[in-house]
Amino acid sequence: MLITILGPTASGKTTFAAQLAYTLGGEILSADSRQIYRRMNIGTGKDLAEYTVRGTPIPHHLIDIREPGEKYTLFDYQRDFHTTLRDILARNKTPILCGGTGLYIESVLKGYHLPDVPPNPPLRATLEEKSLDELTRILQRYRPLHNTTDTDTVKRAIRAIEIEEFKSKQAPSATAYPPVESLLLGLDIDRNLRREKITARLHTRLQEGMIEEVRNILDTGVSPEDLIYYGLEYKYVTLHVTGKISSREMTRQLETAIHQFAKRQMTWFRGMERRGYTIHWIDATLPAEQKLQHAHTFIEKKS
RNA sequence: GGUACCAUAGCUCAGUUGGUAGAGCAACGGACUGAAAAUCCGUGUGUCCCCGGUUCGAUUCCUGGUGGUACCA
Repeated sequence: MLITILGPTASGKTTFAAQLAYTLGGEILSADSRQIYRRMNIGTGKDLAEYTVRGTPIPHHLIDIREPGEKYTLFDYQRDFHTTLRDILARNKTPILCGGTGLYIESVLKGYHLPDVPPNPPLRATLEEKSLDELTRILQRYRPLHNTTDTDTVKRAIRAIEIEEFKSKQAPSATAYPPVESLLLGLDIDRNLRREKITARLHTRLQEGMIEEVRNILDTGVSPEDLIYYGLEYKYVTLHVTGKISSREMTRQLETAIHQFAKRQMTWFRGMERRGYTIHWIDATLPAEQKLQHAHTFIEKKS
């Protein structure tokens, strides 16, 4: 059975997941939309040393699988997740899904149906100039609106039209992933403590060379716009490195943005509970052994 | 020490020709089916610095204080 470990940023998910994997002989599947990228290490908190527990390396997957700037979609994630899950199960190991990207987690647990639709540049070109209102009207010609974010932005609306256009011409691909059963463990961290940890961690990251990391990525030709799109560290450090904001502003705004991100993550997890998922919350401040003990209790109860 | 200006939400400030007030940011809540660390939506009671005066009524006008800023000594 799949075990899922979730929680907001700075709740200690990775360490906990690695330790749990060690005790269970498990392997980790990351559910982090930014650790997908190579060389984005400090800013994403990708600490690969955490995947060695008492000298034993813990296998981890879906990390460092794309170059910065490359597009990676939810569809890609679902496919990669299932490929990896199959492998782990074939090896008779326990799969542990761990990450803070709620959409990724829920898409695989629920089995979102996403047909494989490639980009359609000519279509995009014809839609590019249109306003969001016009695009919304075009989209409504295909189907009633049911994805609320489809009409949030022009880019998103164009993608939605592209998908509908594709589906209207060819049969949707056969790849439909089934829902995946999982025990959900959440790391529960008090809001004030979470804020303190985020602030302290930000300063550590800056000292550890986060700015250098961003500079290096820019130097390899990744556009500032793409890096800014990745948000948080990559957004604000890029803005600073390209002279848009001072170092002081960078730190201030970035800190706020990370706090807001953690809040949004919690909103997602609460939403999952409302949608019927049971999350077993474990106090993040407990000593490692106690957290593991709780986890094992939940696992035994479930199986 | 003198003069001028300022004192309103956690912060920066607007405003009330006298009828007890509102923006941005923050904070909080929510949404989320193809770049999700993204994107979007919602929520504004606060001794209007303090004491007194004028007034039916003062955060608004006046006296005095306190604190801040600038200039002059």
